Amino acid sequence: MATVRRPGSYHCGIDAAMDVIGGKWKVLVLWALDERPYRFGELRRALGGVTEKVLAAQLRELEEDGIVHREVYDEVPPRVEYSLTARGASLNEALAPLGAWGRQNVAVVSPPQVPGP
Amino acid sequence: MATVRRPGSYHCGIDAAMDVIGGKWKVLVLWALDERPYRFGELRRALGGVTEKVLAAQLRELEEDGIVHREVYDEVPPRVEYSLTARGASLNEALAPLGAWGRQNVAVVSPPQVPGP
DNA sequence: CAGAATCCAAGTGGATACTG
DNA sequence: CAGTATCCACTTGGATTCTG
Repeated sequence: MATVRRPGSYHCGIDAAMDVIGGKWKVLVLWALDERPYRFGELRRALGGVTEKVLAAQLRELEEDGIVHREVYDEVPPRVEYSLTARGASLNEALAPLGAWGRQNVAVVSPPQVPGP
Repeated sequence: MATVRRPGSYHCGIDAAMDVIGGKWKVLVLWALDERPYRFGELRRALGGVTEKVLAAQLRELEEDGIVHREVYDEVPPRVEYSLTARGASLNEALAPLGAWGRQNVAVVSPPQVPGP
């Protein structure tokens, strides 16, 4: 859902952006990939509790929107790595203030770690 | 969906914030109220195409999350005004970079007007 | 390992009608 | 005017199973 997917159907930049990051796991994916590239299963474990189908779907959408890059290595066993594109990185930067707001205004519970977005 | 509603169920500030602005019309409401207070029907017309039920539900959630303030005037005919709280205003500020990102990276179509969030 | 396919559950949004 | 009350449709996400 986004960028080229629904051209001219937004009323302001925010709901356009919301369409890109609207999926339930997308911001978490963004957050993870902001650190380093991840393999599929690895990413799945990192998010904890996403089914393959859903994660694959969200990654496909993020790829279509030019947010993540999908690199397939022709090996056995198969290996696929996901990473942020430049646009994805810029999206993450734009998301930073919102992350800060959430941390200040909403109860977050994760274990003490790097203060992510 | 938010703040006090799901304490300790987020992994980072962003998905916490996403829970607050997750509704389909919420960011549009935020955007409108950022300009000035609105009455119910007025707001509904401004958004264009929201049903009363849905708008009422979203406003109620935003109110529970401390984003909007609901002021009831005891008059005939009844009058209710919605406005941003301080927290709502700060959320809007945190949303600004995302709005800028959306405008630069996604096709937005609205008529030339004040560059909103 | 990295998914595709299928089927299903739930949440979310919408249409319409009615009320204080 | 500002909602509430129902009922309904669709989208999203999830569980399970299967494959290159």
